Amino acid sequence: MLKIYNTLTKNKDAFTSLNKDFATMYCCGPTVYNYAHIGNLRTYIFEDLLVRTLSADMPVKHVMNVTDVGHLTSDADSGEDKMELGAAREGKSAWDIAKFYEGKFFEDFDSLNCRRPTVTARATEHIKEMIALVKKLEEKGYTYKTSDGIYYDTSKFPSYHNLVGRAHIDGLKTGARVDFNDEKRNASDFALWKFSPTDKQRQMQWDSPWGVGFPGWHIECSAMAMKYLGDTLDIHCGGIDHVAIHHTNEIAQAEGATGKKYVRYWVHGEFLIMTNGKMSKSSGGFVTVQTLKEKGYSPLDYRYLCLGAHYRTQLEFSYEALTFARNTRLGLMERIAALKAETDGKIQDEAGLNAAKTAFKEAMDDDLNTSKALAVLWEFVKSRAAAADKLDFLKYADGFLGLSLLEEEAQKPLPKEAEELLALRKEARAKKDFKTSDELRDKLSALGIAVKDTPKGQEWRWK
RNA sequence: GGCGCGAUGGCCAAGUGGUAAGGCGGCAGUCUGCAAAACUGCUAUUCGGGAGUUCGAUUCUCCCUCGCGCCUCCA
Repeated sequence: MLKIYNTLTKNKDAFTSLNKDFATMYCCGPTVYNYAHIGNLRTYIFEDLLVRTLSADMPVKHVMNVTDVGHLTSDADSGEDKMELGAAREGKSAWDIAKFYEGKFFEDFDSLNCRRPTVTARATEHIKEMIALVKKLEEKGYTYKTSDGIYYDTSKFPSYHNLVGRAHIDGLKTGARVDFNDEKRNASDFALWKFSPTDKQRQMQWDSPWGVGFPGWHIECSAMAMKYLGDTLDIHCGGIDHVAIHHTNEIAQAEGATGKKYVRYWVHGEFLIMTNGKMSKSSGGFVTVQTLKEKGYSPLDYRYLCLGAHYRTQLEFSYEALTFARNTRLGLMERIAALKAETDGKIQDEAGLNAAKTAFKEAMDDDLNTSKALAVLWEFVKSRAAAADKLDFLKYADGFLGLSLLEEEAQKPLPKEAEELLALRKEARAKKDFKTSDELRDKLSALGIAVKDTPKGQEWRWK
């Protein structure tokens, strides 16, 4: 059974589900106003690992949101909205922007072998639920109105500091880097509903009991998570940056409204960092899956790279490290091809095989220790176990890792030129004309084709 | 200014109160006409620096240095 680090208890907790026969999990999804960068994607990879590991024990109802409502670039100003900004930038409507980047996001998501959530929930399709939740909070006296919106009074929610710590919340008052909206009663108060500016027409806005406007960012997750998963969820995931603000506010909203515990296990993934700091949309210079592909890497090379590190430690990205990941993954694929060629399909040592599977699962169950799991994998792959046993093990392991190890990679077709060179080389070797043979090998190498000679004859592959 | 996280070999990276998994890379050997692949062996007496606790610390405590994150949308 899974043990998972819970930000709420600051402990690796044994996982149990609230419902008898399935687990519930909500993951904060993308804001679709631009391409996702590989740092964003690291979080989805870690969440996918969690889904896969949990799924080995029980079905998982997995919900992810898509934030397609634009939110303000800052709490402090009444200003611009990222979605509308993106629209202006590209000369499209905010709705088109959201649709376009949502499609792009899922392309990346799929290419990294992340399993699609059971439910994908768009914020714009759940405005009604959000309004209902704000209304409930209003009835219970958690809200107040300012000139620009309806706010949550965090002083009315005594356990507001639970997730992040009281010292942090208290610290908000003393050392802020931004000016606070002086209509706010507490530094930590946040908007539940924002009024549309009077001087400007927004593309995305809705009617509400408080006037035309749009929902606050935090309300969408609480509303949608509870709609699909009930008042209390087992797991809620997200990036580490969400702990202090977004998730803290989600708890205040949900628990304020229902009076019940909102989330039993809070699970957060650490950042991918560049040598000069985190990768982020706003600070520019971000790397996308497309960038990786253009440089000749497979998205799965990146997935392997992420697997090498624990999800709760920062991972420093470099192309050097990505190249190592690629070499390792390709090396593993090559071994698998060789195993497939020699297997007779019969399992030789059931006990040994099961022991390896158990060791692998134990590593995954230990707070998703992928690095350790990979060590178990390599140990078994390099052991003297039979080919059929190894393949069976790899199939099992790949169910967790999601590297498509057992699938054949689509080979680029061999150009005619190379085909001819290979035929010539075969001829030369038959005549033991090694000088010509070696020259042809060099020529093929220049075309990106590696040739090796085996007892069965020459074999080639793309380098 | 407040809060928090981290520092392990050339690189990536696990881990534990009793003396360091795994991968990549490198070196040597076997194999090969030569290579490649595979296989075998080697590759951190040491875990940022200093002090303390302990029979014993890389693992616990304290201080320092450096890196990173959050406090503003952000994975």
